[in-house]
Amino acid sequence: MGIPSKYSAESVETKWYDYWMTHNYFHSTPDEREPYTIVIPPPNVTGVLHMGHMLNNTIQDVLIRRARLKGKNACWVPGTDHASIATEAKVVAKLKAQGIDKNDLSREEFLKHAWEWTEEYGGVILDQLKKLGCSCDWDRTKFTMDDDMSEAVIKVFVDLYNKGLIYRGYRMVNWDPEAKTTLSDEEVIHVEKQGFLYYIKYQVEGSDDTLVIATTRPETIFGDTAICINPNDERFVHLKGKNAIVPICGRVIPIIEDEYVDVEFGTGCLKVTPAHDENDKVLGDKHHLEVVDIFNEDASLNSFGMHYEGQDRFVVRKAIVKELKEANKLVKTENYTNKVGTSERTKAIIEPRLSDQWFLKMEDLAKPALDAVLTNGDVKLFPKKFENTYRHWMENIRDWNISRQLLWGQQIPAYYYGDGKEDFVVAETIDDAHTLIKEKGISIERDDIRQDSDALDTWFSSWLWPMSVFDGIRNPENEEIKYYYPTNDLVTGPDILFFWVARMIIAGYEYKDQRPFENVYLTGLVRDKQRRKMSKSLGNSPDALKLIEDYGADGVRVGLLLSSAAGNDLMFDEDLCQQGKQFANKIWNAFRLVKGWDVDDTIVQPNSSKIAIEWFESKFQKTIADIEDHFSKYRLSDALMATYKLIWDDFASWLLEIIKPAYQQPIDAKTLEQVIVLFEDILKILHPFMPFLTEEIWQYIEERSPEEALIIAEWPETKTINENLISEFDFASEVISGIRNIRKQKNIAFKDAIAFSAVNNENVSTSFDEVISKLGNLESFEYINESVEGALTFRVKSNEYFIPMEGSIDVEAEVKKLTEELNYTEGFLTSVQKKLSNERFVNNAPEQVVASEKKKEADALAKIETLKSSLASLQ
RNA sequence: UGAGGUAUAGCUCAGUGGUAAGAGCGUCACGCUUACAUCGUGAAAGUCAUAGGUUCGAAUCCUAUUACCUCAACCA
Repeated sequence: MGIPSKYSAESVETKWYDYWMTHNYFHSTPDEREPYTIVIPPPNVTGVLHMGHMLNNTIQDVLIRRARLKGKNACWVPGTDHASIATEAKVVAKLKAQGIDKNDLSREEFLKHAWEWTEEYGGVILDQLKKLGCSCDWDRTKFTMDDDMSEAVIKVFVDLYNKGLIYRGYRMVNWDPEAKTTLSDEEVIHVEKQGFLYYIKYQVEGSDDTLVIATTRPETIFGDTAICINPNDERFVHLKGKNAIVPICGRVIPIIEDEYVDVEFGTGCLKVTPAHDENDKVLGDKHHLEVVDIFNEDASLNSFGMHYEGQDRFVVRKAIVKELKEANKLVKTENYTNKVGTSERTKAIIEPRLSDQWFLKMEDLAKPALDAVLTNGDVKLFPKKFENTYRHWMENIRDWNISRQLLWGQQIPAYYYGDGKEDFVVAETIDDAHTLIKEKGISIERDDIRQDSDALDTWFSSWLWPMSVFDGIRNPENEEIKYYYPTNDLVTGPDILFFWVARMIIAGYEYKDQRPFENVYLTGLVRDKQRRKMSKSLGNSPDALKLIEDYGADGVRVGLLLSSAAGNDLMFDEDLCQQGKQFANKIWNAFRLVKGWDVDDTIVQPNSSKIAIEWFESKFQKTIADIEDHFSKYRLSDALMATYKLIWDDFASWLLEIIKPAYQQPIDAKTLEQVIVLFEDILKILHPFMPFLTEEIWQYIEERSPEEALIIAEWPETKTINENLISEFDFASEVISGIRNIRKQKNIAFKDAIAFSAVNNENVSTSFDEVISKLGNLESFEYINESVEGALTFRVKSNEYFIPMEGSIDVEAEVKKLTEELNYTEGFLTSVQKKLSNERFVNNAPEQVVASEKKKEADALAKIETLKSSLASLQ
């Protein structure tokens, strides 16, 4: 036969992806069918595919392909995110390597570089998704900085401002001195750092007394504007109302009292630095303290740092410790571990900093989004456990700092006409702004209007994603948004539940008064075998494309899905991809077998084939129902495993073995025809998981027109399930296992046919007798009424089976085996009877439970009787 | 520190108060019975984290403990 025995994925995958693209199967336009829509979580435009993406997008592709096969109008919108901080950081680094300093460039020049970068690398990750088989509607590819997308963002900003929800505030924010921008709380990662707690002596003004404070940040003493003690702390009564002198800079600061200070911690004296610590800021506001900001924007010291001006904060820390020590102001140093905020993107240590920022009021906006998930179930989270986390966040939501001191992103549409902080208007364009300013009675030239230099947080564009990709913000009544929105499923990681998912829900209710999606499938994090999170810095993430090369996209998809229950972290192990690859090979060879058969029209279909096919049809239907159930709960691993077992065990190991003609013999036409139909049905249900392999076999089975491609085939129709047939087969398969077991134990080669007889105490159906004969390689199979002496035996329930053997049977071994079985069954019986003799059980347990226990009792009794009679005949 | 989660076979995980606990992988034994050795057949493997409790009955519900995970906040 001309088909190779090993399935080779590489050429097949390219071929079919091209074919699908050529025939435009991925493209969707609104029509009369029911839509099924997913918007991709847009990966960073400059990113490369990592394991998280692979998992995520495989799941989405499975859902989309399944919907497509089920006759829905499936639309998967792909795209990328401009990822302001991440991208800007990369562009800055690249410029730096070329000897260009970002600060020497104008906004326009910098943006030109950023766009070049985007155009150069922007397509990479999308091309990688294609390799994975993702059936996105590539004609719809969006980028969060596309003109229309940006317009939507600006429109929303202006709208929210006009609704009074956006305001400007002087707040303590997380400052990233590396990127020179603010970060949202969510972008700050607290990392445990080994540091020191320095005990520093302050002189009390007008006396020889000193007080000692403990700090991890001695360099901030230049910003001290008070010392705080707990009013109840009896040790420091003598300090009340006095002033202290800050070492080195000699500034006189008040000693204030506040119960905020923990008597137990450190020395009980706290230095208050309102400009550089959130809690100190609160304290400072309460006690009307001066605010002294000692840092430049790159976290070097400014003129308040005196002789340290211009030096970096960590350099200063070392130097100042030395200086304090020399001045005998350093009492002691202790090792101290605390968690320090670092930037998710640049890893720089965050500096709390006071600055003017734009904020969005969240409390009222969050309300409908909270109800949608927790009250009326409009949006469902899978797994459900994330609802608690969601509630916690939404109920304690803080205003969202939406401004970033970056260039790459949508520029905030606030236009200034004067130097005052409030001298601005908010408008979609500078011309609108000009008009508004004039309406205020202020005359100014258009060119003298100055736009706010900050850009918007990236998430401020992606929170509109499910609407803006269909132009739903700019044109709320357009046909597409009406057809595709709300979308159906969203698949993403739990790490961006708040960054993104919650905010999309908020935006959805605010702008469409509708949920953005019905179901949110939260995948687990991909970890390595040592349970470490896969990350670039650890270098433990396998190369995605290399994996596809080694195992095929289908193999990798299977590998990822096999162990990824929703919400559980996924311990990634390449062996799983190997399993996927082996599965592909198994199916390939099943196909080779079927394809290799010659047909003989004159042969009548054997009964064994007829009944086996009927059985498989029922088994198939039952499995489909199971799969359906798994999908409804987003249990994709289980759905795939059910499919896997159906194909490997039921189809390949049982059905094909039953219908397989003898070596080099032809098969009857009817069986072949039926089995091909079944094979095709199997390909359909497997297609979402393994799109390439299935399309390849589908097209190999016969010549198909583009309209007949598997990707758009019809899902197998639902038929009634014959449960009887399934249980009869199960019984027969136990009999076959029994035969195999005996063959194994007694070293009887399969090719030697054996005689076989049965005492049918259970009165089981004989439908599968021919199947048993074939798979057991029986030369005869008869029913008898009494035990056969001198035969090997085994039992299924109370049925007894005999394989007469020439020569001696090891009676002792048989007796031992039977006794063991008897002991076990009697033990089992005792436990069942104990239950049944308990009146409280019989009275309280549901009827079915009692009935099933009674059945167990009867079965056990029957089996015991069989065993006893066998033993008797042996002795 | 707080909130949430998890603990079942060597590994990854199912398990809906009622089966003397299941799957896949791995392990071990045997086998090339010509679709597939990327395979087949068979087997072994469990104190359901620990201690209590509720119940006729608990892997499942409750309480406490321990360990780990995630998120949030951190006392300078």
